Amino acid sequence: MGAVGMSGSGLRGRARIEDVARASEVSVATVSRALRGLPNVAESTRLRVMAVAADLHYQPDPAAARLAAGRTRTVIVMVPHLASWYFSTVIAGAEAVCNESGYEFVVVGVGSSTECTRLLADTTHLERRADGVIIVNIPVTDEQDASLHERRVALSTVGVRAGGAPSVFVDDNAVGHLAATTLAGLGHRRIAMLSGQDADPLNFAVPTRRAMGFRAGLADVGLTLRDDFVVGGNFGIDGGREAAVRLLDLPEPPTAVFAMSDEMAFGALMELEHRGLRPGVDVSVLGVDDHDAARVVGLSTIRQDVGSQGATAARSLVAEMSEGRVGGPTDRVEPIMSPIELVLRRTTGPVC
Amino acid sequence: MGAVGMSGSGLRGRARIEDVARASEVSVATVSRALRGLPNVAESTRLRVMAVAADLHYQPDPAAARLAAGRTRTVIVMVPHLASWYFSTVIAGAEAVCNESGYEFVVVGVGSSTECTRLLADTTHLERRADGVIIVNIPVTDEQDASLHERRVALSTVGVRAGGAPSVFVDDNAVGHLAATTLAGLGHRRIAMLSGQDADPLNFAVPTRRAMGFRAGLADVGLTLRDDFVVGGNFGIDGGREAAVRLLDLPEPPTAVFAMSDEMAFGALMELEHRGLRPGVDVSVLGVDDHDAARVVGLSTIRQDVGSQGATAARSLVAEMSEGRVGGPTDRVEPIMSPIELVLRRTTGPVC
DNA sequence: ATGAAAGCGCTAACAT
DNA sequence: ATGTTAGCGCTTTCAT
Repeated sequence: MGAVGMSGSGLRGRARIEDVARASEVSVATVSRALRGLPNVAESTRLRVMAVAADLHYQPDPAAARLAAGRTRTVIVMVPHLASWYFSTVIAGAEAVCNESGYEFVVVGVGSSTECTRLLADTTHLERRADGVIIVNIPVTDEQDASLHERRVALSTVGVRAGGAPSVFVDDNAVGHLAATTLAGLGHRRIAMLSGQDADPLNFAVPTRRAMGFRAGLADVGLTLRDDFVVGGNFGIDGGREAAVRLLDLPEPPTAVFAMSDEMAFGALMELEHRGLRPGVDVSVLGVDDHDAARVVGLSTIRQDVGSQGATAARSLVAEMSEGRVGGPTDRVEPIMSPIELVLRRTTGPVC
Repeated sequence: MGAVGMSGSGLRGRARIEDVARASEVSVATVSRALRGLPNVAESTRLRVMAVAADLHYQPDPAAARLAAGRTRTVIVMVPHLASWYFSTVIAGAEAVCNESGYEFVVVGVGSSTECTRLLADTTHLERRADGVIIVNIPVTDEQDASLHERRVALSTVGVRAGGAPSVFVDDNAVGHLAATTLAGLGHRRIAMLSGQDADPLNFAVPTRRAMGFRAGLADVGLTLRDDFVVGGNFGIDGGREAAVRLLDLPEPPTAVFAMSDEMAFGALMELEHRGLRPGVDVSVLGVDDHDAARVVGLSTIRQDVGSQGATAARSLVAEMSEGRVGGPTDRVEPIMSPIELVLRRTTGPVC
């Protein structure tokens, strides 16, 4: 293999496409085509080129390829709270698909959904940085969707819908409804809700829909949600615990609590423990997610498959990008509904 | 502001450096210098250029900048199990620092540490892809370190040491020692160890060091670790539970268990619960990490600040990269020891 | 302090 | 099926 002037392993200065071309006695264009699997390359040529490339440890320079092709083969995922179970699980699912499909996977953590909105406001940031963006649980306006579209960067969302972009989410209304009927079915009448509605005004869609479903579910069995049984907080453990404090301090506290996330439910469980109340007997607690730790504490929950939501979103995005129909006509893609499943463990029980 | 031929917001086709140059009546070189804060630019010029750039929504094309400058302003972090608490927390810490320092943060999930080793074996992959790499809890050989160095990509590790590269980790030996003395101090004599030593032959350093410290700690109080009190498994919940099963099936089971991660401890807790055994009274359990959920179940643990380890690793890497001393003389950087702290909650108690 | 011009390494027309 | 060539948009000597 005529590795011209470059000795096997200890080479200083990487091989460029031109080196491969010279060594395989074809033009750089042919090398480029051969290596990328494009048509119009004789199979014998392709084989030879590939062999030489491997021999030379040739790796195309991504920056050069991007500049020339105008595409980055990069997807950006934007999330707040990178360290939380929910987001890291989404990311894990998406990352696997992206890397497998040959896309660089860059994550940018936005401090708040407000910051995210600001980032999305001026899509010039994204224009030449990524071929696609995955937005997790942050509302995207139609203008932002359109702006992204115009700049030819694909969009895929999880947890929320955005314009005509592909999206995957659970039926939050059904989640709330299921929670209500489950708890009521256990005989509970004083049922409260730990809403994930916190100070961040932008993270409102999911809690709102779950609350609607919850109210509707209660109504279906002739119950109404008392105002003092609705307490908000952030989606985390502390938010859940603080909310639980307020609930349990009520003169007539609830006998069952629906927490909008397992982490909030964990917080509630801590407060029960703190007060010597037994989950599932004194107070029932039902969460949402099926967090890794849910089974540890025996938390009853409404499971959603967060990892596969991330994977699905990534797959939609890859499809969008590779079909080259990003700047094209806006054909709305059908949103994908991810299933939910009731998992009863021991934090729920009949009213005593 | 003479925004030549481009109207404020709805512009089709982004502004290039040349547009900025024309509009601010200087050369592209000056624009480049001005925008990057380089010296030898009159302050008045810089201001004018910056104003024009903002007006035009100019964003330099990263691919072009990379190609021209030969640096990517990108760091890659390699981790297995992206979704686990430990890794996602490290990543969160590192991401914040990287983005703040203007580095693209790309994560590649390697299926196993074996796969990671393979990736690191041929560093040509990385050469023009990233200015630096963060490796989390995966051993890096000196050759790999050298090879990276030669290809001018900086390295920073967390959880393990690698050659002369910056690294941050906890004193695993001390962790094991502290676990042993803590449990023994509670009066326990039959103390077992749930090791994170699983099938993956590469993830051996951490468990091994913790085990050494543990043995030493036991020895300090005149105890020895029985062979049947050492059980392995993966670092997760299931690994912990399976290991606990084996332990509790022993004719003379331990009264205290040191789990090498909180997740393993969770698994052990599940098994105790399953058998009607009370943590902290029938069997004491001590973990490592201070996982978010640890306080929920009252798990006693040896806390480490994983998030700041990620941040620290990233900061070291940024320093390494920006001081331009990547391909230079190999001056070994002092490793940074991250502190640990004993957190006693209710899964540990005196022997009964 | 500023400008002119030569690349960086690749892709994509457009030949042939 | 393969080759030629003109960029992609920036950074960076080297002049001035």
